[in-house]
Amino acid sequence: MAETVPHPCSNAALRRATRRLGQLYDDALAPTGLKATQFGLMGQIRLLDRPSMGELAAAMVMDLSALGHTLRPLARDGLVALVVDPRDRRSRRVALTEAGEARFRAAFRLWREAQARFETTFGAEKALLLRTLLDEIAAPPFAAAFREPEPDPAGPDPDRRPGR
Amino acid sequence: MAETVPHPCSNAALRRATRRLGQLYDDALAPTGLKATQFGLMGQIRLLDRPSMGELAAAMVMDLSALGHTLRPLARDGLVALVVDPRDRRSRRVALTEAGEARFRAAFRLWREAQARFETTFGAEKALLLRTLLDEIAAPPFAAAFREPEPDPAGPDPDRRPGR
DNA sequence: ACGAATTACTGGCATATGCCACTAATCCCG
DNA sequence: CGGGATTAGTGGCATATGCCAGTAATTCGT
Repeated sequence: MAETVPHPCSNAALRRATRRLGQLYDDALAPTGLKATQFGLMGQIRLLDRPSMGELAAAMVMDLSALGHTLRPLARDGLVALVVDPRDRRSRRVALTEAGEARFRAAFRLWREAQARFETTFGAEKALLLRTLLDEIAAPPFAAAFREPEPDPAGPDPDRRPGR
Repeated sequence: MAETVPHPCSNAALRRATRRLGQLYDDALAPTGLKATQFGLMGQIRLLDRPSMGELAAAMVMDLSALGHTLRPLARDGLVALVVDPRDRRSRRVALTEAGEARFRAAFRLWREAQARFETTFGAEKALLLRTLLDEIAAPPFAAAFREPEPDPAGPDPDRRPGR
């Protein structure tokens, strides 16, 4: 059987590892009825404390409309609430409901076990290193640098497309 | 504005970096009409030389049915062909069509630039290191070890769930 | 050779994610 | 203050991915 082979494409390698790890974390969280993606999203919501959708999307490095779609099942199930910000009625602030908090706490215990299993299986050092590398890729400066092949000494193009 | 912050969850960190990098590679390949995911899949098909869907799914670390779904747009557009294996008529072998080969070659040039940009922007050393770490996660032994918390000296459970 | 077990997919349903067009609210300038 | 520009989301459409329930083909044990 053809086995997984080193991949020359960083993007493909990243996606493949994501599929694998998603599988493992999904399995771990399955008893809670939350997907690993949903757990991660809820964690970010808590972390930011009632962020607007735009703020949340930026932190998740996710398209705003994609965020809206992803929130829908959680809102439908009463785990998150979207409330119009009275100071700017275009904006909706996102927060976990009480049910969402409870669900998150339950999932958190299982997540903690899975995360610990990851650290010991993969190695704490490598796990830390990996997260450092991933965070650097996700951070805005990396994308900016990627899109700006060379810091043109004649001055940067003022019509540069801004990061999402 | 809330910026991206280090993430305690390896899975969430991985997904977030995947979204970012996917965006960058998608932009790079956009002129070819291929998504980075499709390019990666086509590359794997070429690499394995007419694999069965099962072999391809294993190499991609992807669910078999997910692979089937993902192949559909490519098949619809005449870039890949699925042919029944005469030696086992349950099995379909996957291959690029001539149009698929041509499209792949065109995309390859743009991919190569993007990949080079990634290496210089991120650093060749770190890029290599990252791919090493990702490949280890994607490889079957890691998942097996993750699911087997401790090598029970009393002998492993013979009813263990096999890797996908 | 026959039927049970296994294998390789397919189809349906659900979530994850992105792009684009559109709407509503707000901001800013003359 | 009024209207154009900008901002924040929504909705529709398309791909990416996974689970589960079939279906068809093959294998295997007796």
